[in-house]
This record gives sequence, structure tokens and C-alpha cells, in this order.
Amino acid sequence: MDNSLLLAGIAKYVALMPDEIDRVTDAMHFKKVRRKQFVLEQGEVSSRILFVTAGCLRSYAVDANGTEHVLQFAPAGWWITDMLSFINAKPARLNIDAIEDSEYIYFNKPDFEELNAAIPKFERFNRLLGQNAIASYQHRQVDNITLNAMERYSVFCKLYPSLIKTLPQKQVASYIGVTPEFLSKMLNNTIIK
Amino acid sequence: MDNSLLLAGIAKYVALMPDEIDRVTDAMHFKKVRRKQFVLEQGEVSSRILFVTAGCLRSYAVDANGTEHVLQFAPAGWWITDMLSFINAKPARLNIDAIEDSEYIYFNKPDFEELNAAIPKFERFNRLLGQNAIASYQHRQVDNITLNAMERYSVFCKLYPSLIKTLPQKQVASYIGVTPEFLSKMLNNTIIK
DNA sequence: CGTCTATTTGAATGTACTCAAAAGCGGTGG
DNA sequence: CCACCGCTTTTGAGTACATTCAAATAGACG
Repeated sequence: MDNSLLLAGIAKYVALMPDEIDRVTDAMHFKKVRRKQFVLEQGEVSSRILFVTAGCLRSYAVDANGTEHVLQFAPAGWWITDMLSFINAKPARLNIDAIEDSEYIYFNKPDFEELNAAIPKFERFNRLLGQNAIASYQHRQVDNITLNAMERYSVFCKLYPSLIKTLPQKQVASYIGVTPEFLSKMLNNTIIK
Repeated sequence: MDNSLLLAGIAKYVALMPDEIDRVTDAMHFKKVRRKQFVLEQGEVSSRILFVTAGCLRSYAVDANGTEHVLQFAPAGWWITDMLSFINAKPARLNIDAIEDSEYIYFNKPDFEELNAAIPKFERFNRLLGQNAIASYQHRQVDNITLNAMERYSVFCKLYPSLIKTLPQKQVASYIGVTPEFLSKMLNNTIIK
């Protein structure tokens, strides 16, 4: 039930007044999930936007063969949602679940819109946060198209230094876009030239 | 020198007052570029955010072999920038150039920030636009990791129906992430099973 | 402990790439 | 108006990076 991480995140971009902080806090919902538990399943409408306060969530898509492909990991301090579903109330393409026991804060969409309307600084925060997200998506896209598997692995290690120790290797493989077998061979130099 | 497309784009999200429209218009800069001309070169700092009014721009990254990889096409009505460079004043990783003779409107970063501060509705517009951009980046990412080359081509045709006729095939290949030779074979069924 | 899941290893396979060369296409100038 | 030039597209053969499938091994959790 601790919102300090989220408030600190906001404070990095904008300085809210005490009453504004109260108003934002009033709109927060707190939730705990156990490992492997779903937060969002594809097909559902994602009417929430989440901020992780403990543990780690992930979003992923499933392809025609049933293989999972991780889009994002969200350790504490990260935001996560299926944005298309959130803004258009369309069925989600992404699944979001917990990699480990986790806690998060979420805003319901009506509350989120109301806060943006009522508190200009909150809307500024969200614009800036959105710009950051765009920047990282652009970067990841560029990485994916210009780097090979080994280089993408290195980039991953720098992006999620804390996760690399705890995350099962197959999750990392899924994120960088290779099979777990191939990642294993790559890291053990089993690939014969 | 026509800002109607941009104002119409804003009007889809927020209703600006006449004086606000004037203020936004005052901050606009208009520019024409010829085919192949650069708008941004990697290494430069991107201090502008662009809105295309005619023709078509593209952003792309260059890999270690010197191969170009298209990140985005921006026909009339689309926004384009290297967001990481724009927000952090870091050297751009992306190049932006004109695929055909084009016209665009740009905002300088200080003006852009000032408008956001002075006109809450403008900031709302940018927040919503940002959310849309995030949604499309998420979608493209999911497409790239879950679909094969032929399926990505189909998605491209739906996303840019007007471009598919005019765009050189090698540009399309670069966007969907295959070599021009492979795209050619794919479309002509030269790939022997 | 025992079971379930993750990782490793190997062999065969496939999808897409590289390199090279030919063919097509569009614009420009003689 | 045709000829040439540069660029794009096509075609082919050989290759590489990564996958699939299968089985053995190792770890983690109850």
C-alpha cells in the first residue's frame, strides 16, 4: 500500500501541490498478485493503466504457434498497459502477468482522464512520460532491426541489469527474440563456426 | 504554407479558442524539401518536432554494415522526429529524409514547451497523440515478433495503403525487415518449397 | 525426495541473407 | 525520338543464422 515510488516518479517531472497529491492518491487502487497470475488477458478490454511497486510484471503476445513473445518487463517503478486497448477500449492483444509475486497501483480510465483534466501538472507528467515511452520504443525498434542476437542480449543486460540475475533465461530469450535453445547455445559458445 | 491539415488534426482531439490557434500558428515554421534531402542526420541533435503537410518523409537507422532500416514513413498528416534526441538533446540515432518532394511544419523545442505550458489543451493534445504513438509502436513491435515476412507485408499494405503504390519496393522491404531480393522473390513466388 | 519446469546438447532443417549478374524502367540529353 | 545512364527489380546458387524436435541433465519448489 505504498505510493511513495509513484509519487517520487511524478515529482521528477512536475511539482504537485499537497491537495493535488491527495487527489491523485485518492484515485489509486492497490493490488497484489502472485507469481503467474494474470493482470490482463488478451481479448479483455484494458481499462486500467498500471504502475508496478514491487516484484515484476511482463506483457507478452502469443503467435500463431502458441509461442509467447515478451514485449516488456515492468519491475518496480515501471508503467505497463496495453495502450491500444486502453485508449480505444478495444480487446487487448497483449497478456500481462506476474513473473514473481508483485504489487502494483492502477488507475481506472475514467479516473485517469479526470485527473488529467483537473490537474494540468498531472497531464504534463503524462505527456512527458509518453514522450519517454516513445523514445524507448523507437530505440528498441532500432536495436531489433540493426543488431544481431548477441548484441541484443548485451543491450538487454544494460537495460534491465537487476532482472538479468533473477529472470529465467527463457524469458530473456523471448524478449530478445530468439528461442531458449539458441540463447543457451549462444551464451555457452556451443555454436560451431 | 498551409496549416489546415495540422489544425484539423489538433481539432480532432481538442477544441482550441481562436487566440490559442493564433498562438500555435505563430510558433509554426514551414519548410520545403526536395527528394532525397535530409531533414535530420544521425549525430545531430533533433531540436524540432515535425508534421508533414505534403509528400513523404521517412526515418531510418543505419546498421554496422551500412544497411538502412526504415523505422517510419510519414506521409501528409503524420508526425515524425527522433524522440530521444528531441527530449534529451542527445545526438540522433535516426536519419530523416524526404522520399519525394515534401513540405512540413516544425516546432522548435523551446516553442513547443512554451505552448504546452501556456495552452493546457495543446498539452492534452500532445498527451493523447503520445498515447496513440505508444499504441502503434506496441502494435508494430507485436507484429514484428509474431508475424513472418509475408504477414508483415500484408500489415504494411493495410497501414500505408496510399504508399504501397508509389513507394520503391526496396523501401518497403527495409520497413518490414527483409532484403529487397527476398521481398521480390516472396511477391513473385520464386521461393521454391 | 519426487515432480515439474528450465536448461543444455545434438542433429536435421528452414527461413532469409549474400553475392553476382541479368533484366527492366525512367529520366535526360544529344 | 532514340540511346544511354543510373537505379530498381528479378533470378539463381550457395550460405548463414537461427529454428525445430528430441532427449538428457540440472534446478527449484512443495
